Amino acid sequence: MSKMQKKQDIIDHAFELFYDQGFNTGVDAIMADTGISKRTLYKYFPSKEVLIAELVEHYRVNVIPLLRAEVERVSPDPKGRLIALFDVRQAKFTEGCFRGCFAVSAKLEYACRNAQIEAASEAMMADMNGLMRAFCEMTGHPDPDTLTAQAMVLFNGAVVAAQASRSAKPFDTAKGILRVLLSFPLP
Amino acid sequence: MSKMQKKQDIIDHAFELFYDQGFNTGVDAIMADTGISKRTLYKYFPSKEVLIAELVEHYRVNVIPLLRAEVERVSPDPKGRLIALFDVRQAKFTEGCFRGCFAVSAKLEYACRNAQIEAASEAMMADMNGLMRAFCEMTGHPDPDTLTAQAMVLFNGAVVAAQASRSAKPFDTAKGILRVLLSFPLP
DNA sequence: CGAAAAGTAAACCGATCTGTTTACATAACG
DNA sequence: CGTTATGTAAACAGATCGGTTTACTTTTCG
Repeated sequence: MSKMQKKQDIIDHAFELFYDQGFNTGVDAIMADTGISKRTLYKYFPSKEVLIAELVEHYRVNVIPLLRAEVERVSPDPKGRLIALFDVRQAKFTEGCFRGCFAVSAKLEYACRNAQIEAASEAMMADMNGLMRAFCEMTGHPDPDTLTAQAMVLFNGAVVAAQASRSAKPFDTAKGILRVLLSFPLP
Repeated sequence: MSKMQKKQDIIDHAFELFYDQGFNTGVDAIMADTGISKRTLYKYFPSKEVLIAELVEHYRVNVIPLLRAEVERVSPDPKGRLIALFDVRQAKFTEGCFRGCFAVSAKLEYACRNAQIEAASEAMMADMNGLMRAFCEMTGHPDPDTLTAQAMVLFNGAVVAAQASRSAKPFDTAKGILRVLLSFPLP
């Protein structure tokens, strides 16, 4: 196994652990899960917080293009991609594969405590905003800026409401609102 | 100082600490902040997690009526109370006095780990839903159930987006959407 | 082959955590 | 006054944490 593969292996296991058990999971769990010693872990990552920052960066670099590709596959019509974005996330949530935005969780956990993690989270959120804006523009809506801000509120609201209520219904609600906004675009 | 006053004193200090420093704050900080010894703390609360569960319960019992009263004060007209609820939360956020829903934070932190805290959080969220529904009914909207679900998504979305972006703008966005929904009530 | 690199397992460090206990001071109250 | 409850301060227990180091084994590769 090459160096890059091993580093990727650590990233994959650590991400899974932090994603569904929270950032207070100990490094011992990562070692055991990945099957490496502590010395190796600290050879690849100088500290746990640097590892987390790299996880957020990895999330940004991988999830955004993956999400875009999946939305384009589900909705060949560009006009429908805004709704399709919600559909894709809702489907992942229903399958139990989606547990909220990793970057948002990291940002809330390390707010005012770790600048590197905060910066990585902000970069991810900026990318997400860009993706949302691209889909909003495709709808032909006359005010894509406003629509983007609205869609971000709806997206975040659906995610957190779904997490808290353990139900995918908030996604249906959010999509219903989006359709209203697309039909009556002038607040 | 009576027993109840002292217990309340602990609750107040612990709540403040957990609210803006997270649930991983140590009990030592609570002792120092309240000005009591560890023995006294553990006389009133058998464990840290029980204390947190009682904090969530205390949040529910106090915040909901307070919120309702404040909204009624701001909006004498029942029809405007749904928007006023967002205004009140936005104002608290702008003043720096609002840092998200304590119950949602607790639920996300102790999901699948502490049933008592989870139950208290769910009770709080149910009360919040009831408050939201009452305000939705006052608007005269023909489908208060749907409106309530929509308002909850918007509220949660505004809160988390505001927290993540350190800006109150998402509240304006959410209120704009609400006004649209109230004007064009049929999706 | 044989040296260098990279790995594991485990001890270890110092700090921190929840929670208990001991020793002592203080206040209430008959 | 003396007893009892209630408090503090601090030591202590046992665990876990992030992180380092040591001793030894495996792999890689000229």
